Amino acid sequence: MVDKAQDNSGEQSTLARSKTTVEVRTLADLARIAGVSAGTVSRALAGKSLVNTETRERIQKLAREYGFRPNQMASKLRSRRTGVIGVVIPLGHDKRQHVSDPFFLTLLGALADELTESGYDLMLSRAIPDHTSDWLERMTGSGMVDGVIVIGQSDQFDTIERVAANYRPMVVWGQYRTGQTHCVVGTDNAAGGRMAARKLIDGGARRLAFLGSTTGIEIAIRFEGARQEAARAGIGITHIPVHLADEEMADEVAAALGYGSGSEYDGIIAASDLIAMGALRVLFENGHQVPVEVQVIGFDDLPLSAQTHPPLTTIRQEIHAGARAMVERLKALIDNSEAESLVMEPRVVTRASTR
Amino acid sequence: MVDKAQDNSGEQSTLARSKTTVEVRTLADLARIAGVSAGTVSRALAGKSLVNTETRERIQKLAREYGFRPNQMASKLRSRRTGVIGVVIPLGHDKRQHVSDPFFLTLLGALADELTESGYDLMLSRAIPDHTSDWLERMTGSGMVDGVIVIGQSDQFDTIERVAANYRPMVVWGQYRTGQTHCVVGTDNAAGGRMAARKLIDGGARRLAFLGSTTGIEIAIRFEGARQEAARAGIGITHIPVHLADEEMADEVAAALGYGSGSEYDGIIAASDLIAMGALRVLFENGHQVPVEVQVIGFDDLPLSAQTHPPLTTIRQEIHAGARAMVERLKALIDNSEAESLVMEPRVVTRASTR
DNA sequence: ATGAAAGCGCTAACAC
DNA sequence: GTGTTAGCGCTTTCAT
Repeated sequence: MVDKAQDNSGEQSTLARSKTTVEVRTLADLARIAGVSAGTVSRALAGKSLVNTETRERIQKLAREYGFRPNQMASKLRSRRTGVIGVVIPLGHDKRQHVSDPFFLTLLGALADELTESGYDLMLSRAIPDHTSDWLERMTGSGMVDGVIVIGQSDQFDTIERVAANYRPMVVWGQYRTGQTHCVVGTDNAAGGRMAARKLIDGGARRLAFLGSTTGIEIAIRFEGARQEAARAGIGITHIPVHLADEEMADEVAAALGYGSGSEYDGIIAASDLIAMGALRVLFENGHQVPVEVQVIGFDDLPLSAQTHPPLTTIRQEIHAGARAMVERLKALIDNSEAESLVMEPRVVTRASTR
Repeated sequence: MVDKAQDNSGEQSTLARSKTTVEVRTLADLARIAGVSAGTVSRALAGKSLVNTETRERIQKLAREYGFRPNQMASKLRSRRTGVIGVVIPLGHDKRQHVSDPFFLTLLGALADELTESGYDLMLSRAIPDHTSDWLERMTGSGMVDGVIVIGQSDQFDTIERVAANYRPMVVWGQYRTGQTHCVVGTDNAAGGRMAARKLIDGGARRLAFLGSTTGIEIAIRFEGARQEAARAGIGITHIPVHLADEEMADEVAAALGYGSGSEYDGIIAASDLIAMGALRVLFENGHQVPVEVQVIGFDDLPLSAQTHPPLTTIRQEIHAGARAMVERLKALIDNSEAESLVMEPRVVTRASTR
């Protein structure tokens, strides 16, 4: 039921027979039907200037009728622009499918919106950096994308720098280091860490714990900021590396916090809101009052963080503004303009998990 | 600093000068350097069978040294397979950027994992169906993907059916309707709705509310299931359409639940865990005890739902199994095999928000 | 304003 | 085994 009335050309009115039975797969096919050349069809469909309005409309109508769409692969190959942005999430440490990290996912959603807005498609690649460390080049060197966005540096700072030396249209979400080559957009993690510690200390906390693995540079810097701020108040911070695997995290947090070994904290700085939520739950299950006995502060300010119990005080990262900034910079780089890195100021969002 | 030593060919040892100064952009370039033909390079790089092991390794080494990667656009055009799966999320109703819906995002993450595993790249497209309703064809007809996965039917069932009539490699997450053309993977939403109502009624609830907009077919069916089950117990359900926009949702829920107008419910069936979390929070803020005064049950069983306070009882959808099933079916369809729809049984996950 | 022709960079017959 | 030859379907000069 597909190949009816195939090879009898030029005879009957094209309008008379069912459009769906004729295979129109190429510009040439349509050109034949329209009685013009492939070049003209190309121009007409692209809405180009120098085509007679009448022919253009006729061709567009025909294309619609036959459900014809130009093959993008051919178009992209010829025109040397793909209209696609690669988004890659390196899963350096912590093999567990990081992709479900709500922060990354939220950022991804925002990026999808911004890119779509700018007429780009988004090609997602979850990369697992291994010894070859060509996870990034696979994207940048593929000829399939006009530019690349990397969500999170993980522990791959050096790889990213190396690639950036030869590949310009790339923007990375993460931590800025003075003198770096690649264009990065992110939060001032040191400041965020400091704010978090300050907030808890101001609320009266004296026995602080920092929850989160510092393998990734961003979190390492958050910890460092918190540590410094606490030191200025003559307070130490215990670093407790917990991982993000959703289900088990709570158990890990429970074990880490040492309930009921007696070694308790009165202030918990979580490396992310997700970890903070785990902590909140463990605290509750162990009968600890938040924020009366223990204060908890998160990092990110995910939409969900207002919904926790108690609502979570956290260090806000501007995800949507960040996504917009990244896309804007990437477009500049694609146009061969310059683009400066952007370090955004975090800000304390006070809710009910701190005093 | 880019065009040094460009046009002096064939003279010096290729090993003597810095590899990075020579532009090796095509198979032909590399072929020249290796002293073979482009065809051989192509075969060698593809690890094809009939190439001398020695030459193959030499060519691969050269490719690595010069950082050469074959242009995918050209490759895909010629070989007529793209290695890319399009994932599209229709935003039919509820324009607010649905992309941040945690359920979709979780499913997306799982799909990314499965597809990567199978060697496919993932092209993400957030589609806003408008009057033209060609949002799907833009993907299926583009020649850019080997197959398409649609996450959620939204209110676009008919459009999907129409496209499915002419485009085979497509799998959709959503609700199954007997006799439909397109291959769908999803949960038995009617059963899920019934289970939810039953659970609350068994716990003693008598004044039920269903929270969620029923514009999308899946949620409409959940509501219908709940309604029927409740009817069998001689109980009615008030339908309260709330939307998913993160921030405002809680307010909307608060208003909807009529606090403190006095018209209170003792059982709340949420169309999704996200809505349930909003309800939990509103309930808490209004001083209502969950589950003693009011029971709440969600739908989805997102990882986060174990972290709420109290931990959320919910109807579990098998997201990861679903993702795997979708990819498996899609691969079958790409291979021109058949693929049957899959309706998965939901299951009550009892935690602490119900009696 | 339109047609003809030359590729974009690669793969796959087909030769040898 | 490897070289040669034709394209994949489109865009874009260059003519006319």
